Amino acid sequence: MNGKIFIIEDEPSIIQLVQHNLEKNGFLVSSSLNGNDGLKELKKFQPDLLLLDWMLPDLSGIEICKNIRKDKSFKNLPVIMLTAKGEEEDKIKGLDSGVDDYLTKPFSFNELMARIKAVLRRSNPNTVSDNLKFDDLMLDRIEKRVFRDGQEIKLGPTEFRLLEFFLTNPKRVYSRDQILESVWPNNVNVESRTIDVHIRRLRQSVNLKNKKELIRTVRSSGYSLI
Amino acid sequence: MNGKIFIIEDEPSIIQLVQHNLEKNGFLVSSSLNGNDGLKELKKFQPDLLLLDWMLPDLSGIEICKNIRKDKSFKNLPVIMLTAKGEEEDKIKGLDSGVDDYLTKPFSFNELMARIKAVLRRSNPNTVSDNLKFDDLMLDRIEKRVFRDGQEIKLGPTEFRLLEFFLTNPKRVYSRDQILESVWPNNVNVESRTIDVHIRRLRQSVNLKNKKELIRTVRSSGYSLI
DNA sequence: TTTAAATGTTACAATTTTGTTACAAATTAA
DNA sequence: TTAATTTGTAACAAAATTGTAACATTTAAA
Repeated sequence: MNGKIFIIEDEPSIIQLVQHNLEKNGFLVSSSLNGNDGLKELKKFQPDLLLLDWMLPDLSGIEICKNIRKDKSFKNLPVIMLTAKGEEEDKIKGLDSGVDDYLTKPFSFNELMARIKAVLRRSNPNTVSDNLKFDDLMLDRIEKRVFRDGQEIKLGPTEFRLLEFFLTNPKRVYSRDQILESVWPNNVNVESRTIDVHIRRLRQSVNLKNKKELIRTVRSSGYSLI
Repeated sequence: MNGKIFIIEDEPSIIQLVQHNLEKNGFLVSSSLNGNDGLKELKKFQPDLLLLDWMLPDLSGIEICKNIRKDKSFKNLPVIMLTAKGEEEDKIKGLDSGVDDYLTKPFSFNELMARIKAVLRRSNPNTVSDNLKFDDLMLDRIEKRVFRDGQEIKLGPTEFRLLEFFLTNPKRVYSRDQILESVWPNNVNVESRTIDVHIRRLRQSVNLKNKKELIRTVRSSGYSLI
């Protein structure tokens, strides 16, 4: 994942959180705490995407957005608006002024990440790569393919989701309940032992001959990658 | 509400006030009156959050913060900075050094409480490292792994829970009854002598050759780390 | 020193947990 | 439709963990 993201937001704690997490995901991030500074910095930074707060001490997010759209060099800059307001009419106003997407505070980082990816994919397909990697394993979420050491591995749907889930937090141990909640569709009741069987199937597929075990069993706790 | 909070602040009256109120709210609180002491104490106390004064007699809050971020074990320790200065440029400086949130003196306790909750809520789900440390021992609750002096130690489930329990209050002596209540599932009846056997097993695993004893027997009282 | 209490150590059977396989039902593709 | 794939569960095997008894050793007090 790569790309440059600029944030205009007057709440330091939100900047802190978002910036840190975006950087962890491989983005280059810069920010301003108010609109006027933001507009200036924006030109220097030349981001691929702008996160814009609705309410700012000086200019409103809407005004900034209109300003940006006037500038030819930012004509296609994708903008995601952050707002505490949840009113429908406000949303429409925002969209009219050229906002690409919306996010209502408080939001989870996962939510934000999903929007960012979606918007970037639309505007600049190359900046987003939806690959999860761990050790010599690579999972391509877009093409739904998995490779180990360059060699493709064929997985069934459940095995794929299972591996995808583990890869979002490799090394972390998940209980069978957690796995069930995250990997199986909601309100589906399956025995927790079922997971063991799927783990076994995943292992069989992933542990190509002469490759070391990738899935760790943690007795009385669950499983993790290792 | 629970969690450990450390305060570095040179004004005794503020410590007094904040500490008292935080404890009333169920936090475990410790504090230092200057930066150098604070940095030392911090390692022992292993807090979930740090309240940090901007102006200190020796080090500045910023310097402390930078110091903390260098230390891997504190990489994700949330920091709330207390400051009398309200200038915007100072705030930005603070954010660069990795502060999570700000509070300008004078502040109400409710305000502080709100910020603490917000920061903890944000940091706890993922970012806060759930590692327990004591001496050269490290227990990773997320990955369910234990290391001594960098070398991994394999523990059975009960041994793991036992060590985890001791690590939440190392040095403190626990009676066999207390250990039973906290480490064994509820309504399970086991002989108190059983603990001796598990202690023995834990000792065997933890005391790698040429390493000093970590578990102390306190005759007629119980056990503790040491 | 002797004695009694507390703790350390060991071995082992019972229990719990996980691995593995097979198979029928359900789903999807051809 | 048929054929192929995928899925959940039961049944059994294998492995790890657990609690306790029995005996050894240490400690503290008399």
